Parts: sequence; structure tokens; C-alpha cells
Amino acid sequence: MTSTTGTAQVVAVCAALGDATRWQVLTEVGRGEASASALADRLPVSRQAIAKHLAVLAEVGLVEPVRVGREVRYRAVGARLGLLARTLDAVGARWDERLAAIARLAEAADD
Amino acid sequence: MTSTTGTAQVVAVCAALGDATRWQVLTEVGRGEASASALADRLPVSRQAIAKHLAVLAEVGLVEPVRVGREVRYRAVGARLGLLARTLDAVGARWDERLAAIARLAEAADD
DNA sequence: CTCATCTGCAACAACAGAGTTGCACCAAGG
DNA sequence: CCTTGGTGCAACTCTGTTGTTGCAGATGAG
Repeated sequence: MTSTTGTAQVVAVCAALGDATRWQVLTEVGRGEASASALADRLPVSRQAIAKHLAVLAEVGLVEPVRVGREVRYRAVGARLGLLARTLDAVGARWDERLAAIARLAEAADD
Repeated sequence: MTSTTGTAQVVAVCAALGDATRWQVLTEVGRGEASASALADRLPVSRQAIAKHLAVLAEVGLVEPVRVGREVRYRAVGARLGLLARTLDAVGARWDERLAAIARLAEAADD
């Protein structure tokens, strides 16, 4: 198990986050554990559509199923989002650092 | 000017990052400024496909066009990625903090 | 036991997007 | 001037995804 996220997983998680309805489902789950049926009452889509979104979110670890009696509630996993955030930040920092290095070289060449 | 990213923009940027080919284009640009034609030589897709990906990336600010003579080179904007990372991290932290608060309540109820 | 409710599977329609090819246009260099 | 390499636009195909409806199966409540 790596502490850094592979590029394939980065793409997968971002793809999961890159849908307006799915983001709405995710944030709603973030407000508190909820089942697909409960979410269908609050959101303007059918229960099955929400179930599919939850399956996608669970696939990449952004959400976790919790069996409560006969219903399946889902809870948001903040750590997964935090891990992605750190990976993205590291990549972005590398780009900017590279540009800064080039800028330093150009400045040194002026002498 | 907000220091936090709106949900619509979060979804848009994540959607831009949620494609394997586009991520490949982005990381290649991150290695150094490059034009669509130059990228087409290194990647297994046509120049027009790359041009579309660059347009999507530029739309959300992950990449920036730089005119050099008659060619248009693109450079990766790490700050944009860093901003997204901070937004995602804040959201994830909120979820986990909420869960921790519930855990504290449950523990207090045990007394 | 019976009923209501929640879940899961499957088939289908509709839309979005990724990729291609082809052509026109512009600008630098011989 | 003319050629060459780069960009931009448009149309088309094709695959994947989103969302729907319908039905069957499980499971707790009365």
C-alpha cells in the first residue's frame, strides 16, 4: 500500500468527482450517513441513478457502505479526499518549482 | 476574488483531470512548455485531439497559452492545481471532523 | 404470516465526449 | 514569390455514461 496515489487512481478519483450530480450526492453524504433511498428524497434524480453514483464513489474509496438493518447507508471518507489533495498539490508544486528554477537560470545568465 | 473555489469550478477542474489522455497531456506539458504539434509527436493521438485537450485544460486554468512566433506553446499552472488541492482538503477535513465530533458525543454518552 | 419498504439487477433511450479526417488559413524562411 | 510547418474550424463516427423504468428478491415491522 503506497502512501502516494498512482496516476491511474488520481484519474479515477478525479473522474468520479467530475460530475455535478455525483458531487451533489457526495456532499449530501458528507452532511451525514444516508441510504440511496433517503438521498433520492432530497435530490432530483431516481434512487437507481443515486445507487450508481454511490457505486462509483465507493469504487474509488470516496464513500463507504455501512449496513444498518436492512438498509445500506453510506458515509463520506475525508481521508481519501485528503490523500488526493496532497498528491495534486505535490504535482503542482513540482511544476512551479521547475519554472522558478528556469527563472533563476535566466537571471544568472544576465550577469 | 475568492481564496476558495466554488463547487461548480471544482467539478469542472476535476472533470478536466478525470481523463487518462488529458492527464498525460498535462503532465507532459508540466515537463516543459510545448506546442500541440510537439506533443503530437510524443503522444499516440492526433494533434487535433491534443488541441482539444489543451483547450479544456486552458478553460479551467490548468494550462496557459504562450505565443512564440507562429506557434502556441502551453505551460502548466501549478497554482491552479494547488488551489484545487486546498479546497478538496478542506472539504475532506470537514467530513472527518464531523465524524470525530460524533465519536466524541458517543463517548461522552457512555458516562 | 403478511405487508411495506429497501435493495439489486437488467434492458433501454438519450446525451456527452473522445478521436479521427479533411480542409482552409497564416506566418516565417529559402 | 513560394514553400513549409503550425494553427484553427467543421463534420462525422463511436464508445461510454447518465438516467429512466420495470421487476424480482430480501428483510424488518405489525
